[in-house]
Amino acid sequence: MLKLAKLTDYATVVMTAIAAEPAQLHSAQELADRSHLPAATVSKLLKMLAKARLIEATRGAQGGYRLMRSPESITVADVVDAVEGPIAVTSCSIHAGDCSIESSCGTRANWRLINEAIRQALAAVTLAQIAAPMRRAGTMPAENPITFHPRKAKRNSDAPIPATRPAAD
Amino acid sequence: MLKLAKLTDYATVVMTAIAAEPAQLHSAQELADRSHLPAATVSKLLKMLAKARLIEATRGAQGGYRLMRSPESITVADVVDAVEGPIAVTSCSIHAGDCSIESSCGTRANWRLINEAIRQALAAVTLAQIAAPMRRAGTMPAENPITFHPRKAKRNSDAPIPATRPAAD
DNA sequence: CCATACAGGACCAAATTGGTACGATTTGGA
DNA sequence: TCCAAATCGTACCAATTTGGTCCTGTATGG
Repeated sequence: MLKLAKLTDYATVVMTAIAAEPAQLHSAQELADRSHLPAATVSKLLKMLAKARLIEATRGAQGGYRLMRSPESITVADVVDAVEGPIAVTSCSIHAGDCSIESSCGTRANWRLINEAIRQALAAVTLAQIAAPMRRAGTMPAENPITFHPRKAKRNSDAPIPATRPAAD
Repeated sequence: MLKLAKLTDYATVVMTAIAAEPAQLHSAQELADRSHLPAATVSKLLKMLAKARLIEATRGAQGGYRLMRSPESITVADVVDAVEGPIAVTSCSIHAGDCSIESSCGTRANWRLINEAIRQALAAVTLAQIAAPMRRAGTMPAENPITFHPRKAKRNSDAPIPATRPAAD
């Protein structure tokens, strides 16, 4: 558990496929073929990703999708946000007022911290790293830990991490 | 999204209630009252927590539950594991063979890393910290970041973080 | 021996999620 | 000009998951 939605996993796969050739347009059909996922589902994902402005769509014949930012600047956290909405491990970790005993509960701030730490782990991985041909855990620098400072979170994007592929076809 | 189950949130609340007085026994009914949650649900949770050996049960009249380890040594990650099972952001991040294109997919190892980072964030928070009366983010040392080393993960338990309370009653 | 309390399932209802379908709109090219 | 290729948006259905309840059994203290 504490799993992310299957669609999110799919989304990273699709995004990676686009990132492989950032310059050119990719139709939903093409991406579905390449990632071995149902076309309808891929199409739905692309719409979500476009709405989040991670990719941009060109309509009409010969149209398709293209990244709006460089693969280096798009992270897994971006994809998760686009598909699942803002990360929130607990209902109160973002929205206030969802909890009846809020006033007597000092825990809100701390869930927020856990939330931040998780977000950072996801934000430390870029599409470029995912797309890089089979970089492995052991291959990485291993010298840039994801550091989590309770007060002011410090971001450090240097962990090499890719996405899963769903059981497809 | 990327949310954990409501039951997990409940579980942390219940565990905190027990941790407040680790020495004595707490019946399911008492804990339900204290946490403002339905007794049946609390009972179910306690069974799960007991099966995971985070708490131990004493049967019969005057029976109840008690922590099996100190509040300092029980973390949020333990609770999550007990209620939701092992943390796995993607299906392939733990079990191999769930994915058809596994052999051609170099991303598995990297999801594992994200998974580890998240686990560490959860493991950095103990029941004792949650139970501590309203410790706030600003109050903490702020000098012991949760550090994530790709190769060999280094644990650092010094982040102060509590749990939410569900909208109950 | 009975009231209290946990053990362990079976079970159901509701919410969420994955996935599909369809009509509308835009665009390039024959 | 008209058609085909694409996306847009939304509504919808089916399946899984989740939250929650209940019931029967077992242990224990008074």
